[in-house]
Amino acid sequence: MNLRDLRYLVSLADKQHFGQAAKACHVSQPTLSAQIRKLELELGIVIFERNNKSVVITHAGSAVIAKTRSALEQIDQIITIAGDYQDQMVGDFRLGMIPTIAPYLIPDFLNPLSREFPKLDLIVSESITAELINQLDKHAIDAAIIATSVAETHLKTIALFDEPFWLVHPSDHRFYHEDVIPLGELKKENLLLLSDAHCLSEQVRKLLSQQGSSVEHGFRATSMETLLQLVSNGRGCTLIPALALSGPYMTGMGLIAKPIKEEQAMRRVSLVTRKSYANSKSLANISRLIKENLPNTVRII
Amino acid sequence: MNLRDLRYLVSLADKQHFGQAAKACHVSQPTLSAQIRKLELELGIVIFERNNKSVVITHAGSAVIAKTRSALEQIDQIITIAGDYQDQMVGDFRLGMIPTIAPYLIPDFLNPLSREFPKLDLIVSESITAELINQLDKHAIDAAIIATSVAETHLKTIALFDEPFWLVHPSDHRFYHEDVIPLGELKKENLLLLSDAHCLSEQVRKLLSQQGSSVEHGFRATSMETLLQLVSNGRGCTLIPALALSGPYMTGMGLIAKPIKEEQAMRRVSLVTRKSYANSKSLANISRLIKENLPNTVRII
DNA sequence: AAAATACTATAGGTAAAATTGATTGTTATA
DNA sequence: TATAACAATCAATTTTACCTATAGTATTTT
Repeated sequence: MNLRDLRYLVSLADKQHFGQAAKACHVSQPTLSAQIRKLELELGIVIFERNNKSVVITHAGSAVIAKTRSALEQIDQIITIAGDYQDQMVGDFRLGMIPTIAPYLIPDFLNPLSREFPKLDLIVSESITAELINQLDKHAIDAAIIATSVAETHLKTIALFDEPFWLVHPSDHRFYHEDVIPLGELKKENLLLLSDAHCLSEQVRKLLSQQGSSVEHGFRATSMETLLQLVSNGRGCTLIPALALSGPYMTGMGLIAKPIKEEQAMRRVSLVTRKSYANSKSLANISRLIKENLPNTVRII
Repeated sequence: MNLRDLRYLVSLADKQHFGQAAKACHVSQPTLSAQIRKLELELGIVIFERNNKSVVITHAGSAVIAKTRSALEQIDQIITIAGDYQDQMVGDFRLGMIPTIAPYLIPDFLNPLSREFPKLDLIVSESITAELINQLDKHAIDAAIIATSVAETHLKTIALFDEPFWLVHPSDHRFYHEDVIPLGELKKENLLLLSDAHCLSEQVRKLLSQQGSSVEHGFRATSMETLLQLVSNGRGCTLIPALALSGPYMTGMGLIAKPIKEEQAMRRVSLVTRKSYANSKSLANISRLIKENLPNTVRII
């Protein structure tokens, strides 16, 4: 059976005239004639009782035609539904983010996004990198914003920006009169870190080991809020990514942030998706909007 | 769009594997691959996010697939419905009959018919010939049993039997001692007829005019019952078709029926349908069953 | 590192089917 | 008797679904 033939069938049922039905279907009369005959043969029933004066629907015919109409209605709805999804900036977009980025990045681009694409529902989840990769694999999220490069071959990376690290110290610290801190100076400091689950701690350790220094395995905070609280209490210094400078915990706690002298003291933040992820428009638009709404403390790529 | 492609779609949704889905559809994997791609292109959406490791249904995909399933269900029901009608001896068969045949023929074949074809519902209607032809044209009936030949080119005639006319006279009539009545003898008789609306009256008049005699335009009965009542009351004689001999009004009214000498004193009874009428089996079976259950007063063709 | 494996995608050729324009055959109308 | 209206038939063409073979890619095994 064939959808085309079924449309011929319904058209003929409506027009009760082969020529007119053929015209309505944009085919020649012989075509319609042949296809109707084929369909009748296939169904094993006569649908139209016809001669050169009239075309009348048989009993069997009217039953089959009624069902055909509802079937074609369903078919047309397939096209309608598909049409609803053709606009890629519609529906849910599930975006995962690492905890050291999520709270600082979201306020910047969430409003512009919903203003430009009001029908796109951004569903943000916050997890550590490994979990985000896992969720990508399971198709639980559509994309993730992370700060490490991924090894997975089935994932693709869209670089967003480079985010410099800043030193944070209490106001009564010896760095108080410095404008820029060289990494080497940090050797003598008690550097506080996030727990190892966060990529940030690994990034900072790597940075320092390049300078020949290392970080003692002391207390590890589980959130940036805790970390800054510790600094505020005079337990040491820490390095935070630039976006976190505008966070709520940096104000009113007597904390001072200083840029690092070295250029390479930064991490690359990227949008990661499956290579096979279909909705390329949403990726492009989301990464554009993120870039358009970043503070000038980061270097947009 | 194509039904075949939609079945590929559902199969792939079920198997989540091109090779297996292709096998289930009895096509090669490249075929399925190409048709899915074509379908996605046509619908303007990506239905499956796929790579060489996994096939995952997208959001748009699952919506489209759900609707596709219900559409295919409807399509399959078309075939089921058609199947229900494939047996031609099922459902309604609307048979029209003229009033001078209906009451005498129906009792003979109605029971054999419903015994042999219990699922065929015979719907009998009784009208004069012209009205039956009209109903055939309007597709209000499927066939008619009449006793005249039809001129309509779009109708076809299946001859059933020849029905001789019998003379009916009261018991105190001069014909009482005759076995067979020659038509010529009727000249001297007061011959009572049905109203002109019935073909029977025309047939009798024609028969007599061939003998050089005619029937006075006297009282015309509107039913055979009235006609026989008149004969019983000594108002004259009449000619009735053979089947009516077994009717209820011939007994207990002192009426005597005699065969006519002439061979041609009969009328041909036929089953008439539209040439384009589809259900040839029911026509064949009904005409067979009528013939099989006729009294031996008629000559089966 | 290299080879084997397990996938989907692509390419070229083929067979089947739909389509067309012209024609036939039939009935009704002028 | 000619004309018109209509569906069916025919032969030729175009379209398309299909196949086999192969490419391309990531993963697993050797």
